Amino acid sequence: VPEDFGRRLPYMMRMVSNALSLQLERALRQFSLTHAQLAALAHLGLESPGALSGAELGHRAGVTAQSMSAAIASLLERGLVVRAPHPTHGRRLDVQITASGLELLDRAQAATKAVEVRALAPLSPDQHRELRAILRQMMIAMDVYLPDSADVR
Amino acid sequence: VPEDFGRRLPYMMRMVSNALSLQLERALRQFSLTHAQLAALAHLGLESPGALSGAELGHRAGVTAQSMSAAIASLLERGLVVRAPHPTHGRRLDVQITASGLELLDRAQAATKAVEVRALAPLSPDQHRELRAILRQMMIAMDVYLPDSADVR
DNA sequence: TAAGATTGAAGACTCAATCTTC
DNA sequence: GAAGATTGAGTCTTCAATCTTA
Repeated sequence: VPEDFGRRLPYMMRMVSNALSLQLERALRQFSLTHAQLAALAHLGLESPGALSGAELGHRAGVTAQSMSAAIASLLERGLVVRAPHPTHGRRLDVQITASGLELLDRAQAATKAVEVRALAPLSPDQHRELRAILRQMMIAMDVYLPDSADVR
Repeated sequence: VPEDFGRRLPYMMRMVSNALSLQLERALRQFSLTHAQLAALAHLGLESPGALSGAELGHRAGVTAQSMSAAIASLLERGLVVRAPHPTHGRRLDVQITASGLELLDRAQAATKAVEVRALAPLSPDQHRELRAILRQMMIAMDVYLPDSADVR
């Protein structure tokens, strides 16, 4: 008899994350934003008026540089970000969020916040904290981007 | 200043789940299995020698019935499952795992188990339990399939 | 009417490969 | 050689719509 699949953590994590992602995606649809695009805008918003490279944005959004390249192309077309050659590095392109990008980011964050609040409602404040701590540990172990984790990039 | 995106739970959950899914996907590639296909085999394995409908398999795998329909077609071609009309319902098709399906399932589970163990290594036994309890609560709240949750289907 | 299975269209993602710059 | 940006191919997925059966 095979092991009980439905109780394994990767399966449970996937089911929850998928369901949540789907809800967020539907909320984001009114703004024509994908997850990767929202993540890019959000990280650029925190950096504003600074800039980030496409590779770094991909890393922070958890997608490949190729995916992020396509995402940025769409943001550029809509004037939500602008791009300029890096002052010293030749091939590198600095991406920066615009005023209208910041404005859209604000509205999109509000829409996703509503989904988040609803999804986390069944958890106690202690569970919130515990879940955050666990995910944080896993992010570090998996070498995934984490804000202020002594990021020296 | 926009809220800190990188510390919001949906983002953290997505980053971890994505990274984990990608690792699992790579481990599954040697068996030519997708997540949905493995989930289908696993749930059918637990039900064996019983059968499940495509719709039910989709629900349990967390994908749409359309996605599961394509996944099943591939499993059928490879002889990992068989299908027969439901005894009483006319349109319904019962899917059942074969001996070679069970054999492949066993090997695939072993491969994914290694990934799982590595990913969860940084967590303490208490954290394992806590994470499982939290995900379980969220699955119930999000109306996602959960084994032995008084499932009357 | 409702539920299950399926087909077609569109989108986002990874992988592989290429080009450019240091 | 290494890093960043990009293009092309292939795959999995959702959404929308259709067909069938109770």
